[in-house]
Amino acid sequence: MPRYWLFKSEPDVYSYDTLAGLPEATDHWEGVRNYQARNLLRDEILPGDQVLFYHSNSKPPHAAGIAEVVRPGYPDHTAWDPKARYYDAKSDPENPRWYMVDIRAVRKLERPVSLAEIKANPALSEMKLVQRGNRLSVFEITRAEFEEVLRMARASA
DNA sequence: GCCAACGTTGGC
DNA sequence: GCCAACGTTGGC
Repeated sequence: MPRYWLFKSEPDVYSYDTLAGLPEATDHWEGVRNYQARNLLRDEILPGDQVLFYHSNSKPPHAAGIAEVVRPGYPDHTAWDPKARYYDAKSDPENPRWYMVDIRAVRKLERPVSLAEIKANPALSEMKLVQRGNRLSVFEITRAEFEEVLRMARASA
């Protein structure tokens, strides 16, 4: 059974279309520098798992598309590149601190589903996305929540 | 631009 | 090990 995850990205930095436009629509999910999210990337998120691709810091913030995990956790080598945005001098290649997975764009939602709509939907009241103070960029959602957002995308706003 | 939430850092 | 200061996230 696949599990379901939400990945956040700022579309100005990296959007769903960025991923979808790459060869094989596949890329590594680099730059996560939070231990809770790291643990998920390293240990829990597996090939075949489904990803809801969410655009944060956009107007309005919204779910944009679906992706699939195609490679399980492996060391995030950008942590060792002094020129990289997310360089971490304390991450040792002998004992990697940060991890990433590879994901592939599956399809764009029929329309963006905004955070406001998600908040207004009682079926999604337990979703981590809408819980207070959640700042994680990677977290699990339920299959029902995933399917509900897809259903909303098929319905008119 | 503001600010609440929260993770990390570092002095003690 | 505590906790104040600080930096970041991200909605509004």
